[in-house]
Amino acid sequence: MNKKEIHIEKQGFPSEAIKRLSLYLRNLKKLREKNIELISSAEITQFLNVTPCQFRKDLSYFGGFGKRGVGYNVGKLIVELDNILGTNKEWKIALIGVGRLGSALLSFEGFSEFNIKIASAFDVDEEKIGRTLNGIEVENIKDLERNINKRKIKMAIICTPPEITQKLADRLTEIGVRGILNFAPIALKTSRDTFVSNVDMACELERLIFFLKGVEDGQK
Amino acid sequence: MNKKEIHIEKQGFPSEAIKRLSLYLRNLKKLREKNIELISSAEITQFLNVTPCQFRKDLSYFGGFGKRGVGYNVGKLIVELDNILGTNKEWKIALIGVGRLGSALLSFEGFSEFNIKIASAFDVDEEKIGRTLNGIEVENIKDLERNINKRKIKMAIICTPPEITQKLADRLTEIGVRGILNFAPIALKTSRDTFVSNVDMACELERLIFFLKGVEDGQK
DNA sequence: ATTCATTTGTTCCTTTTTTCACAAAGTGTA
DNA sequence: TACACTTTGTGAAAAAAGGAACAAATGAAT
Repeated sequence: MNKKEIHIEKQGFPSEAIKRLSLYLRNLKKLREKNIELISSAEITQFLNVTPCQFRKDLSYFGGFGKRGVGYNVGKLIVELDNILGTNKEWKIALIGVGRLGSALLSFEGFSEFNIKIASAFDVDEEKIGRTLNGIEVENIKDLERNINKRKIKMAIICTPPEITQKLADRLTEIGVRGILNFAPIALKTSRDTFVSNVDMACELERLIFFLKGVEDGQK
Repeated sequence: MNKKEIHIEKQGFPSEAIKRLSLYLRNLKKLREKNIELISSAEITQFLNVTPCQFRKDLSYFGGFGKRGVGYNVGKLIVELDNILGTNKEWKIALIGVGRLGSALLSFEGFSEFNIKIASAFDVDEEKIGRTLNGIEVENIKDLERNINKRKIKMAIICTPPEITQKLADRLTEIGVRGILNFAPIALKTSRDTFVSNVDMACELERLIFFLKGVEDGQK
């Protein structure tokens, strides 16, 4: 999940800042549930591994949403961040590959929280095609183009075996899908205006091992 | 999955470099399967969204493994990277939370490829405790400390609801777990010598939406 | 043996990201 | 109104990461 996989001309702000905005938004919504109306940068970052300074700076890339000497109005900031991130309207997404991970994602209730709706699911496996999971019918991957076009879907989650992932990404971009969340352990090549975000558990685990190893070596 | 979540004094190399090494290693192993013995930085990076230069630089942080005018010996480089990353020996890992995602991970065959073995699985749910998934018996989370200590496990994957994640992380670090892969959408606080890697699908998806939104706004 | 073509490893430079520090702006009190 | 106290927003400095360019090393060809 990385910087360079996202092809963008010029941003004017760190690519990581967007992830942090997402983090802030989630925490602000928790605060709202607790009926907290006002929060300072120091308070909200207390539990977020982010400095108050970075919080303010991240926001400042998009505008000044706080009040000096006072802090931030929770409800107002949520509206602003929803606007910035685009999570104020529903996004339809297609899921490609209904294997173990794919099924888990299909059954995942949490997407609705941030306004994402899995609108289609596809697989090659005859066994799976036609079955309904969490209200979504698994469709034949042959119908990928037709159904995604029909439903005007612009985002996809790919969790297929790595061998077929690139081909699928090509098919998806061909028909106008512009955002792909890729779980396959492969570096996708896409056109410049398509955004790929890789969730690569293997890399994460190996990084963890690397640091663990460092600790153990240090102890020896 | 991020820089600041990993607390390290001074590294001398970009934190992202480790993830890339992991990527290189995976691709080198594919090349070895195809009986390719020699590869240049230009060739290997061709399909990786990495410049040849960055490849060489990433390696150079740890040593000079190539031969000028020639390239890199695939087999030899695999050994070196396995050594650097620590994937040359088996790592036992505990899985906490056998919900949808947890089950998917338990059934995931791919861990063995990079020498990770899920050695324990825990849950609170009486229904799940005692059941065996992919050869692993789900244990009562009350026995977390005892069993992890007994098996000398140093790494854990947490995929529980966010509310209980911090408490679990505290318990884990308390008994010497030093690496945590966290799937819960929460920013974990841990002591300085524990490495946390967050896989946060929500953040990734929201970032995707943000960029998609940018494209659509541009089209209007 | 010499020349030419390759490809690495590394220094130096550029860009990006983070951190610092403080002026500006707001609140409350007397 | 004046003053003390907060907290934001931001320009400037520092740090980190990335990229370019090239010398050094290697192999092949003549």
